[in-house]
Amino acid sequence: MKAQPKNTKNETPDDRAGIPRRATGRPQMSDVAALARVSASTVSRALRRPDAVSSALRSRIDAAIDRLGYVPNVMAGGLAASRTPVIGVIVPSLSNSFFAATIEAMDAAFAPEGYQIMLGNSGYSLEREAALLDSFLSWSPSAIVLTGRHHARSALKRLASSDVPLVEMWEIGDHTLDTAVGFSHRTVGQMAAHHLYARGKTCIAFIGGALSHDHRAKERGAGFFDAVAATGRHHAIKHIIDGRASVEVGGAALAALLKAHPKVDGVFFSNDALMLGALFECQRRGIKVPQQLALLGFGDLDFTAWSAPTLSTIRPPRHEIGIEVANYLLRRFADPTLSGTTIDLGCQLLQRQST
Amino acid sequence: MKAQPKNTKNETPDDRAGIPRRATGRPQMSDVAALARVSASTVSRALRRPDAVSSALRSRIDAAIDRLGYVPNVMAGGLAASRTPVIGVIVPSLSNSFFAATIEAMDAAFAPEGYQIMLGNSGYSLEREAALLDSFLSWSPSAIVLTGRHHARSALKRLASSDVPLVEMWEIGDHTLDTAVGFSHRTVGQMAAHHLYARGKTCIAFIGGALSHDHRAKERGAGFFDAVAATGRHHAIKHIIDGRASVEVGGAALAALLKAHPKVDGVFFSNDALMLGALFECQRRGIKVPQQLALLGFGDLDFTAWSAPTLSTIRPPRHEIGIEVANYLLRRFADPTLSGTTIDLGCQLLQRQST
DNA sequence: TTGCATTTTGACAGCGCTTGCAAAAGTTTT
DNA sequence: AAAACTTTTGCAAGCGCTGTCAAAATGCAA
Repeated sequence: MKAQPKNTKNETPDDRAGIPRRATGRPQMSDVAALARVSASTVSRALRRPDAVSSALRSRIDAAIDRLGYVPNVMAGGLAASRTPVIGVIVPSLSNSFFAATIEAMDAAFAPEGYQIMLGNSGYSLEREAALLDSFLSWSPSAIVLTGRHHARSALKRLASSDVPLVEMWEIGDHTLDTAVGFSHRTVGQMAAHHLYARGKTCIAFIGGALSHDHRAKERGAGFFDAVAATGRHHAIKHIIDGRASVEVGGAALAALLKAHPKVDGVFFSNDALMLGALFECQRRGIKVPQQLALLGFGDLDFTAWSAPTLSTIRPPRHEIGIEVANYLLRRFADPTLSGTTIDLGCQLLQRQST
Repeated sequence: MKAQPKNTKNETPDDRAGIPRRATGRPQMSDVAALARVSASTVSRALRRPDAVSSALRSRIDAAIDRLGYVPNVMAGGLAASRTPVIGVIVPSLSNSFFAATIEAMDAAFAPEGYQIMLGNSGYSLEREAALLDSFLSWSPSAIVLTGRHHARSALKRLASSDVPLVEMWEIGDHTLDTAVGFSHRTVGQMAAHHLYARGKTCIAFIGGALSHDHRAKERGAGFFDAVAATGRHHAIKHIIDGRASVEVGGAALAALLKAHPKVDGVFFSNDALMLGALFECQRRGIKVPQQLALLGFGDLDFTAWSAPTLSTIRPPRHEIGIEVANYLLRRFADPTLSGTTIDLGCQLLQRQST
């Protein structure tokens, strides 16, 4: 295929008004250069660093680009510059709307600057994350964004030997690889326990799902028990389920919890979906929320503010994380000397009717 | 930067056991070739079309690749072959879990074949879709996947002049550009009306959100009224809201609908989130579902099967679409003579307690 | 007006891989 | 054993752009 030799200086007589026709169908930089009567390097320069070109030429070039509908070939540019306008982003799950929101926000911030997000779905597996990372690095991305602060050793090694800016998001802690944008899940758990106590509950529990994979949910649980232990006079019940943290599982988990510990009067869920399942279970059983049982979740999913009763939850900065990551990276691209930092965006407890 | 000239034949004396060290940190094809004592073209061939290389060399090459941890440079390959292992996918929204599920499934099917999904978020805007398409085409993708069958004229033009395989998903109809994988939203609406009548409801309504942007939701509404009209003896109430189809809006919309039409006894929602909001509103008002009011949604979102009462809904093949798109494209990459088709995956009505 | 500093522009050598073509090697057939 | 194929391999020419370097143009002071 494409054996037909491409003539860079397309001389076909019937070019309509200087618009060349080429096998690929797309005009290229040399066409723009010819039309603007400048060299290709000047066109490239006008595109990369507009103020390194005199305004006269710049406008001629812009006109030519416009006229031809020229769009730079990303491959060629990337190969030559050994850097592409790609941001490799790896999240544990796409259908989890937390990350969807972050990605949407990040994309919205990057798109106008010409950066493309390349998404990877690790499915909460560190091995898969490492594999994705490997394949992403072969794109010479401008940056890599990972979720969380736990990664496979092989991933760490690869990262170290490449000098691509790296951001870990959704979780902060010590020993950050480069830059982290997120919040402390441990603190979230502590907030939860304090809140339940403050609302007069005394026998509180934590219901969490898929904690073996979801390190962050586990941390929220740990924070919860930290805070309980810190009171010195209370203890709390831990109820862990294997299944994914879904509405279905939430209802079943609450049923099981109440069976084992009928006196529980407040529950913190690792996730709002679980809480919703539990709310439905309460409705079925006629349990009064929050009088008999207080419900507190994490995520601030859409429904929490509009259910009956409305559900208290802790809102993670899901959009803010995306925006902050993008802005940080944009700053760093502009000034490569910028060093890594940790940005704590915190969380907000939204008290509603369920507590 | 990178002024330092790269020596293709890295002769540094302290290469540890033939593993060259290079500024980029990544071994390249020539290194593999040297280690396997073959030419670069043979390595490339072994990678692209393994059976065009003798098995002896192939295993030597594989060993070398393994040894060096070689990962091909996607840019260089893409530039040379004017084709990259990228599938450009444009969806109207990421946080809409319908598309998230499709993308997840599609990615799972593509990833093992080495194809990378490049995601674009059009935000339900045709202009934005066209712009994304433009930028995607500059990546020389292996295929483009668009959502729906309505596109900007400029997009259509671009598409026509490029010969990239194209799939439209989530909606089928006539005048498909190339290939379509999805189902008929009109049929969904008809199913909904028939079902409500079959359950003995007589005064039914449709509540839809953001119909001006979401052409598919609009079609579902249209199908609903088609079916109502076809009965000849009934009519239905249409209640459209501007806001996005959220839980919040669902409750408010139901309230407004009941105020204007107290006799409504069955509602079809353009979307499950709206239905959930309405369910909560019913709970607040003590409306008995389904006795006084039947609720039917679209989407089969997680919560519908576990709420109290459980919610009837129409399940779109959200995973199946992703899988089918990927499989179709994979077949087509293998056999480029394959022509476009339309694949109707249908929808399934899940009757639960709310109807 | 000339000379020098500064700003603009163009030539050119790659970036790392793919692929058409031809040479080399291996197989069969006379 | 040579001829006639078939299969494997290497050579070399790009793919379309970027970035370095030097030449050309311009500005300004003397």
